[in-house]
Amino acid sequence: MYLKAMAELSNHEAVATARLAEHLNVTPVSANEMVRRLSDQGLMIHTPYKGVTLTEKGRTIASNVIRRQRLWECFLYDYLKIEWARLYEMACSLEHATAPEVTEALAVFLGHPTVCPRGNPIPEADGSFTPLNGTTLNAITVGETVTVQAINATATDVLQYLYERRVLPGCTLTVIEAAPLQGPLTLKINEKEIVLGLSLAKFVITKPNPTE
Amino acid sequence: MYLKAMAELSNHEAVATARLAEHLNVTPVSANEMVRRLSDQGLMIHTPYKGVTLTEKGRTIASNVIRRQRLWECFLYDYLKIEWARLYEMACSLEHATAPEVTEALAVFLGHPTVCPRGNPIPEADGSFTPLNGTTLNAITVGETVTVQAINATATDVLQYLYERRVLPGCTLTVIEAAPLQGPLTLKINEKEIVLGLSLAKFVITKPNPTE
DNA sequence: TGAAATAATAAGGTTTGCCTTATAATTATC
DNA sequence: GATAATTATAAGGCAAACCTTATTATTTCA
Ligand SMILES: [Mn+2]
Ligand SMILES: [Mn+2]
Ligand SMILES: [Mn+2]
Ligand SMILES: [Mn+2]
Repeated sequence: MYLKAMAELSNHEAVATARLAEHLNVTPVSANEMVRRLSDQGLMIHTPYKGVTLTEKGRTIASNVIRRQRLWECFLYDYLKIEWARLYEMACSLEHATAPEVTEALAVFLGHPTVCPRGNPIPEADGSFTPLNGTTLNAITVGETVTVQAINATATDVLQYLYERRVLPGCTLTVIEAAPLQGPLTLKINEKEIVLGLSLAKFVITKPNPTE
Repeated sequence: MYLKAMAELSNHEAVATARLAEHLNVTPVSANEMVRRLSDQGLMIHTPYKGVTLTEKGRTIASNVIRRQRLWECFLYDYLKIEWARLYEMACSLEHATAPEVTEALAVFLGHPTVCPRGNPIPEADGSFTPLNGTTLNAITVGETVTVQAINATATDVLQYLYERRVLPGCTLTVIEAAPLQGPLTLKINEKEIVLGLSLAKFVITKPNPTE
């Protein structure tokens, strides 16, 4: 879980232990303890006051965890019709209980999908994968129209909130207004206007609208 | 796990804590401790020196665990082509991580199967199920020909051993000889003769051969 | 540059599910 | 009916992954 959290949080730069604690719903002290244990195992490197980075070994394991996680998300969504917002949490439980044989057989069964239902890439069996190159929605200029590439959130309530507003991978939206003082964005999706706080907008990865 | 073990071991009579310990690969003392905890929770009843029984509540939970377990076995076998002997262990891990929504969606996806690949019945969502009515192979008279209804084993090595000798649900076999002093059985399966120890034969549930 | 905020450590605790070793109670067997 | 085997309980421990409450170190910023 820590390794996965690391991979989920980091875009190659170091992750603050406080962010890890937050993401994993654990106290900062607990996160620190765990970081120490994983560092001792050679899976991450902790530079005090700077943050945590994965080692090669750690990154490989993390990739495999994410692979399992996202393959399950695909299965749960495409075959079991589990509701979109709960895919992450359910796949997250299954992931821990998945043997390598099952992971690979699942990949074959699913036809080697390359993205999960949240739009995030699925690492290859060898751990390699192309990270998303999109821009987070909070960084989009007012007036621009973009397509949602992925939702980077994992918390069910966040996913549920975005789902209800139809902010989903593949949808096209226009940034109508950005309130001052880091205020919320007003977006147009499917001819409807919605308001989205900046912290939520950070979870939305966008790419330039292909029709433009 | 204890509840499932109970359900797997008991044919309605009490189960000795020593059997539980054995089945779960745990010391008798640990099994006793756990039995106490589960009794405190009202899931089982322990009559010292007599054995353990499930309460209604315990039986319902156990049925659900078994349902999840066997549905996963079906999925792993039919769709992921996992090897027969490892189905139990892999489904056993997944089972712990399976939410009720996933269980039911899986049942729908699989078309509500009634038996698992080992031939054991899959309980309904309400916990009800018809236990097997067959005779264990060790109790079959020499000369009789029977059909294997189910394999009641859970340990991978036992399942592997039976698989290699093609003692599988649906197969037909004849008891050629029973060695004296609780010695092994000689069986004829697919025109081949094999020898099977009595303790292994206990795992094989048979029914009268339909062609006779 | 000196507080205030943030991050790290230290110390001690809890829970769960195991373990060993020892003793006591019951049941089975000769 | 005595002895042996089985079963149960008592007592003390361990490891993992959490927790709280302090204390200390570093960084940030007014
Ligand atoms: Mn997980
Ligand atoms: Mn299990
Ligand atoms: Mn400590
Ligand atoms: Mn104790």
